[in-house]
Amino acid sequence: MTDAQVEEAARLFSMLAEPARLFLLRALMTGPANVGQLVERTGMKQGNVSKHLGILLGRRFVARRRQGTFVVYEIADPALFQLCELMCNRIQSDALSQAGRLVVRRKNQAQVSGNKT
Amino acid sequence: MTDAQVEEAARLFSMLAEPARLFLLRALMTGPANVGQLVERTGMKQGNVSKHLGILLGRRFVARRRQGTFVVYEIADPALFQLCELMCNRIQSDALSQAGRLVVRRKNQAQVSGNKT
DNA sequence: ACCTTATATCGCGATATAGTAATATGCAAG
DNA sequence: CTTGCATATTACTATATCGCGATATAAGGT
Repeated sequence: MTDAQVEEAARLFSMLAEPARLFLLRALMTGPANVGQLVERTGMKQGNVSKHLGILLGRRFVARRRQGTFVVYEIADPALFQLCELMCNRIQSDALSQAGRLVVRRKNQAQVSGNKT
Repeated sequence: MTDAQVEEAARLFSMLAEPARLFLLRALMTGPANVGQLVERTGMKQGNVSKHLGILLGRRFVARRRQGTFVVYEIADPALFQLCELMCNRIQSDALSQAGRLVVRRKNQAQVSGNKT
């Protein structure tokens, strides 16, 4: 793993570091869609949608094809599903352990200070 | 997958979207290390190393423990290995297909224009 | 050719975050 | 307790990029 490759990895991760792009990708998870549909589904402005799709396209995370007057985008990199799944799992388990910690804290408080809420 | 969770995912990805932090994580892949060692290995300034370690710590990507006057960090989230592996694979295959494309381009040029460098 | 719809791009103000130098804090030895 | 080393934090400048409004390009129909 060279330094240059690490920097490239950072650039790839930064593609996913933006809520707007993740919303678009989420909207594409169920299948291809054109720009207008993505504008609808995400509530983002059209210019914004186009811009972010262009960024994703530049890194080949999505692919593009024309269909008459529409332009249809779709997910082009299967790794995206795995990446998102990993992060989602992490968020889930974070939420769980956070919940657990809260419970523990309550128990401790109960036993130490007699639950004086 | 709620919108809030998507935003959280973006925040997590943004932790990995920074070369400096990936360099630190790479240096930690082989095992725990203290700040001074990480400064040596990465060539980054001490303040910067501390700052980024603090950020990674905040998201529980790394863990910290004191050892006398030193502070030892280590990777705390196994998902990191999988995430990095996925991105590395992608970079590899990108490099390969890019190389392939260059070869094809040369062939085409050779056959079309008689290889005029 | 012109108009309409769909998509892409441009310029801008606002915001976020990196890196640096300087300084503060924590801990152990004498 | 003070000194010295290891680490953390702060204040600051510089850079990147987001979202927006406006505008440009592309394609089809009349």
